[in-house]
Amino acid sequence: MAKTETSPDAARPWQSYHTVYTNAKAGMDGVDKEKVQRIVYEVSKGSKFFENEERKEAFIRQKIENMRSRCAKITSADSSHYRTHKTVKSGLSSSKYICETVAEKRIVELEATRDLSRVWIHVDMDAFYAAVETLSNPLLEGKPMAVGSMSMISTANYEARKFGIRAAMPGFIAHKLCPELIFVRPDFKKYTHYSDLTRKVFRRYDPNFMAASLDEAYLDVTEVCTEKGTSGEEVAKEIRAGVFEETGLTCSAGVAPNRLLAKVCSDINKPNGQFVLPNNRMAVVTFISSLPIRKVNILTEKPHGQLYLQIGGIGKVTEHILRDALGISTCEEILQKASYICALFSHSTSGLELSPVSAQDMLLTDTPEVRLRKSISNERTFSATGDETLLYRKLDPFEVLKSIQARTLKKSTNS
Amino acid sequence: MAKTETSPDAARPWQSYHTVYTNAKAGMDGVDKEKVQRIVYEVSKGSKFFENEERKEAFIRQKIENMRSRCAKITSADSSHYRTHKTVKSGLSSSKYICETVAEKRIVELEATRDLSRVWIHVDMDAFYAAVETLSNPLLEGKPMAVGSMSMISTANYEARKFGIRAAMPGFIAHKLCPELIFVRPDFKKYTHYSDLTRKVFRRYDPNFMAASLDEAYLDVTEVCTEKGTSGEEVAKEIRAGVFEETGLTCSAGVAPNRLLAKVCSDINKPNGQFVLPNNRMAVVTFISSLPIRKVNILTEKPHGQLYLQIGGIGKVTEHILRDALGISTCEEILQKASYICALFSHSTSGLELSPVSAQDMLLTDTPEVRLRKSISNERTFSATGDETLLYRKLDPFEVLKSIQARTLKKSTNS
DNA sequence: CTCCAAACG
DNA sequence: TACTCGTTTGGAG
DNA sequence: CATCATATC
DNA sequence: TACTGATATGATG
Ligand SMILES: Nc1ncnc2c1ncn2[C@H]1C[C@H](O)[C@@H](COP(=O)(O)OP(=O)(O)OP(=O)(O)O)O1
Ligand SMILES: Nc1ncnc2c1ncn2[C@H]1C[C@H](O)[C@@H](COP(=O)(O)OP(=O)(O)OP(=O)(O)O)O1
Ligand SMILES: [Mg+2]
Ligand SMILES: [Mg+2]
Ligand SMILES: [Mg+2]
Ligand SMILES: [Mg+2]
Repeated sequence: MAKTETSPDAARPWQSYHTVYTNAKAGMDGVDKEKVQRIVYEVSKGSKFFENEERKEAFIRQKIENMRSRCAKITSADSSHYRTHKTVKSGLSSSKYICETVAEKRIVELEATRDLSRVWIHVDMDAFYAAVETLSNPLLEGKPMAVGSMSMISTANYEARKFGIRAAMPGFIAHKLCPELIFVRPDFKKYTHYSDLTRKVFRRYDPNFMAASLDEAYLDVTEVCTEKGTSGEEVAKEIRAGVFEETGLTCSAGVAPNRLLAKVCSDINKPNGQFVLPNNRMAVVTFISSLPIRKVNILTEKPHGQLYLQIGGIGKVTEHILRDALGISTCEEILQKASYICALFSHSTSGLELSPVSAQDMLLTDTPEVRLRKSISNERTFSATGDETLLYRKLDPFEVLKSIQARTLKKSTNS
Repeated sequence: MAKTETSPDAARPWQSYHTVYTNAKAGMDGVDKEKVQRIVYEVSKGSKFFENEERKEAFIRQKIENMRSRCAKITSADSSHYRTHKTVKSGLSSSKYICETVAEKRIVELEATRDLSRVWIHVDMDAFYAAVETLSNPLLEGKPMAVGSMSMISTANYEARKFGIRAAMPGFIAHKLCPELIFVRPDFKKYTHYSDLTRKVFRRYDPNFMAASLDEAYLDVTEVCTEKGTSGEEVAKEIRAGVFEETGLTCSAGVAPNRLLAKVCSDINKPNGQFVLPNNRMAVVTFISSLPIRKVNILTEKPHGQLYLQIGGIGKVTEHILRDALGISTCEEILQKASYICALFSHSTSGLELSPVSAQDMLLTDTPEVRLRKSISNERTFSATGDETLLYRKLDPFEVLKSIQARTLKKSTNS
């Protein structure tokens, strides 16, 4: 008892065990996070998975430490520059000074060229797989339910989310959090069917809409607004009504002057809601300032595929690093400390895809240029094995080909 | 089969599993290191200990990566300085430039003040515990033998070392390496007894000799040499003969102008040998140049204890870091790249105890100032437990006191 | 080129 | 008892 | 101040 | 089946 007072960290070890699925999603605001984390920790502790997470975590902490020290060096070097940089002619500026000017200049430039003239809508279905399953089995309505198995769940309905249950959480942990939780096996045929129905609606408003997954799409409704003389808000309402009429499913929408912001907005009033970010500079800048960096993710274009790829966001690891190494949590801070980010993260000069640096650009411009994919792949997972001969058999090119063909075949017969 | 050609690293995983006890000691030159490492790996793989070692190793690799990148930065910043530093007045020099001048200056200064006038001898018993045990049981002679248990061995005789067996190696692994290996339980009473006998000999040559452990001591025989008109080499021979006469045990000796070098030298012709490093600058500088950094370790003085403490060396981890981050393996390189070391390792400015920076100083001067201990402690280990109440009972101050008293009592009754 | 980590839904 | 799968990008060796 | 990593024998 | 124990210092939070 006395011990718990003197060492609270050691007494509550679950506070430092973070996973993708302990992070809050829409519909998880009222959740007792501490309790969820404790149960997740207790169920996970000691497992292979857990050990591996700890190993990775240790690695990241080391990375953060080094960043902090490099950062401190930059800061201390800084003061001398303030005193002397007026007399500097060339070659003597440190990386920090160079980055500061470059970063400031780019921010000013980008903010100047920000395009506020377009109206983008991002539509995202609510608890998609779960909602579809509820349609086909109305008995599930109102009860906490997850799509997946005891090993892994793909999504959970909003009743389940009240317990802290969400996509990417192992089913047996979800079961611990809510013993009444109902499990439904996934059925992709249904999901593609309903996805197709939603897209029919989207096509009415933007024939060139960009589908980013089965359950979400980006629509440029600028022309629709001007032609019909309506607002983005009205169009969003229409679309959502149309989707509901076609499918019986609810969705949420975000309206904003670019895709990145529209995506963020669609999450704000989930489920069955929408949020409009006015297209004036003041509103946009204010909105971005308080935006948690974790919300940011980028749509990269992929003109020859059916789907557009959503990556380039700031996930669990990068959020952790930015927070603990630079004290950055919001997008305002990411812009303020632009010089540090520029100094510490490799901009790569060429490909600014998956880095906080690119996030800066995107926040400001949501660059509309078409970004062609740089690689293409097709892979299959097989269950883990220590049996070497079995392994080589699995890796045999012919076997690989067969399993890929098997999938293609399955898809074509399913649809 | 085809796989092993394309990925040799994955096929020989034992090559990357390093421990203190896979490192060579005296008497392990002809050992098939690859084979030993393979067996150690195979026996260890999958154990808790092994997993933990891998976790630590990952951490260190991250540290090295960051060092390399910081190092690269320093190097690139460097070129501009070469071009401009002539015109620099103040405040603009980067850390690398400052370190370079400081480091160079210090090396020159220290090398100038190097004291070559003294004659130090370091004496270290051969396979000490094992040799004592062989004295009391001559049947052991000539057979591979280790002092310790199936869990851990404290030392092994030179017959056993041919199999790769050494101190700090778990007994069950040693058994795998050499099934005929004989195990003898340690008996400290015997070791302190024989240690006392050796010290009686040491005292004849230097009444102020410094004992660094039961089996080794540093002697300043400068006066003895001048008074008797003999060389350090002769005195070392006398001492070794005296020790053998008193105890029946062999020892090895190193003769050099300072303690650090004498300690290195005593290891060179083990067992039952000695090595003399002449006290002229040329010989010393040449010797240091090719000296592997791992051999370096420092004697810190502790005037109020019975024993002097030997720490401050470059061990497994620091060796790894210096090698992989800076390409440093020998003491020559450590002096050449002094500026990098100065830039990357915290000199701490005040306490230059356990760092490569201090190693530099020591290589040059073996600073003779008395370094007072900064702390004192007395600890007891108890067996691991998950039982919390038992844990608190063990940690109870009164229990701790009792167990410490128990040890003191045991010591006094033993001697 | 290979292997691995990060990110997305 | 159980901790996904497929796709893409970039970094390190 | 507490914990951990490093090093020595 | 088994991977030490006593000591000191420095880094980190
Ligand atoms: N980590 C995941 N692994 C596998 N499938 C996933 C994962 N995350 C989401 N999915 C699937 C199931 C989801 O119903 C569908 C759409 O994802 P997403 O829009 O993020 O959540 P959702 O539609 O279930 O809930 P909501 O959008 O209301 O938060 O994609
Ligand atoms: N890692 C260890 N753990 C416990 N005791 C040790 C360890 N290393 C050494 N000892 C004990 C046993 C040794 O006989 C004694 C002296 O150590 P040391 O001089 O390094 O080796 P040694 O005397 O056995 O062989 P050498 O001939 O190499 O000197 O200290
Ligand atoms: Mg959704
Ligand atoms: Mg979605
Ligand atoms: Mg010895
Ligand atoms: Mg010794």
